[in-house]
Formats: sequence, structure tokens, C-alpha cells
Amino acid sequence: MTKLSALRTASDIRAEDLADDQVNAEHIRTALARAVAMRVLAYRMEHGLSQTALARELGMQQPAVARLEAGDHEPTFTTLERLARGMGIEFHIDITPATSGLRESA
Amino acid sequence: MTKLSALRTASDIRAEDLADDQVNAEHIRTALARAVAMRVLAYRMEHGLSQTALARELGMQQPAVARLEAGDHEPTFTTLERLARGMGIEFHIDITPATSGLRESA
DNA sequence: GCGAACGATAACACACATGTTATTAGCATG
DNA sequence: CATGCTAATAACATGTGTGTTATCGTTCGC
Repeated sequence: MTKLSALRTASDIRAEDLADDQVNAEHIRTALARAVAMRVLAYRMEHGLSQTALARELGMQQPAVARLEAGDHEPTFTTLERLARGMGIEFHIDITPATSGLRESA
Repeated sequence: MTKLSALRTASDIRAEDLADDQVNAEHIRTALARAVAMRVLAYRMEHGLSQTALARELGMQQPAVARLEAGDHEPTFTTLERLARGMGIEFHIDITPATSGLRESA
């Protein structure tokens, strides 16, 4: 099970960062890595998987999952795509000119 | 001015790819590079800028802009961020679990 | 106490996007 | 024709995310 405090913390940060999934361009570099980290961790907890087990489902090794959950790296699009297929998540990237009407994201 | 045919082609592809800005995870690897390419080219044309001029605004060299417009590379988030700040564009990345209701993108 | 599983981290190789410079071809204007 | 601007491309160095293996500390169950 590994420290429940970790899970608690995860849920906590989820409430902060994951709540507004539409991250602003300003914070993307910082927020994306953490958002992905939270998603991976949450998914893993919800499904009762170990890092090794999830890694096998994603076609990678345990340290790779650990790094993703650490959230220190900027995941590549290739990595995001792999996560999307391996886990159930979807991620959308929409590029809109600021002049053509910006949307309220929250 | 450089071949107008290029511009025509750009507008053409815009109608195809840029129309559905919400790209699916399946096609992201392929589509993102091109979507960005179209955005850069469109912006540059609309503002009557040369690659060199735009490059200066973005803090990079002309070949870098050319590569972006070529659309053969996967731009990094750092690059996207720079484009977002340099040009007026906004890009949103939202990560949603597939189980929590997927949106119709088109 | 021992062994097993888990998670974190170090260390290395590799792929790839980018930064950069130089060069080339196309086209317009003098 | 010569010059200048444009865009495209080659070639190289660099940074960084990732693949991979090995290892360490911790915790749980025997």
C-alpha cells in the first residue's frame, strides 16, 4: 500500500491543480508535468496497481512511471499519447488565436 | 511576397486541419506539428512578416521559423509557450479521464 | 530476523527537438 | 545583369526527455 500520506497528498494537490484542467499557456511548463503526475498517480491508486504493473501496461519500466509521477520532467507528446492509450485518459490540445475570441476556461 | 501559391496552399490546409482545433489524441503526433505550422504561417502572412522578422519577435533565428512552418517536427511545450507569447495565440491542454464524460470535438 | 515487494534514485546510452551558422535557389527591383 | 530580400536546407552542437539497468531504503508478511 505504501504510505497513505502520499495518496492523501495526491488527492490534495488534485483539488488544487487538477481541478482546472484547462491550464494557461503561462503555467503550462510547470503545470503539465504535475498534472500528468497526478493523473498517473490517481489512476494507479484507483486501480490498485503498482508502478511495475502500470509500467507493464504502458509498455515501459517502473523507473519511467516513477519519473512521470515525480513530475519533474516535461512529458513529450509521444509520452502523453502512450499514457492516453495505456490509461483511459484523453488529452486535447486546441490552438486558438487569441484574437478570434478566447474562451472562458473555468 | 514569395509565391502566392504557398499562401493559397496554406489557407487550403487551414480549412482542413485548422478547422477542428480540438485534435484527437490519436492524431496528435501527426496533427500538432502541422497545426502549429499553419498557425505560424497564417500569423506571419496576416501580419505581413518575413520569417526573419517573426523570428526576431519570437527570439529565434529564421531557420527555426522555417522548421516550424515545415511541420516535420514535434514542437516542444517550451516552443509552444514561446509561440503563444510571441504571437497572440493561446493553446490549452486539458487532460480528462475518459470515464468522466468525453466531449464531442466536432 | 528474513525475504519479497514496492518506490525512489543514480548512471548511462539514445532519440529527438532545438540553437546556430552557412549556404543555396527563387524572385523582385535597381 | 547585379543586388537584395526571401525561404529552404544542410550540418553541427547542445539540451532534454526517455529507455534501461542496477541499486538502496522502507515496509509488509512469513
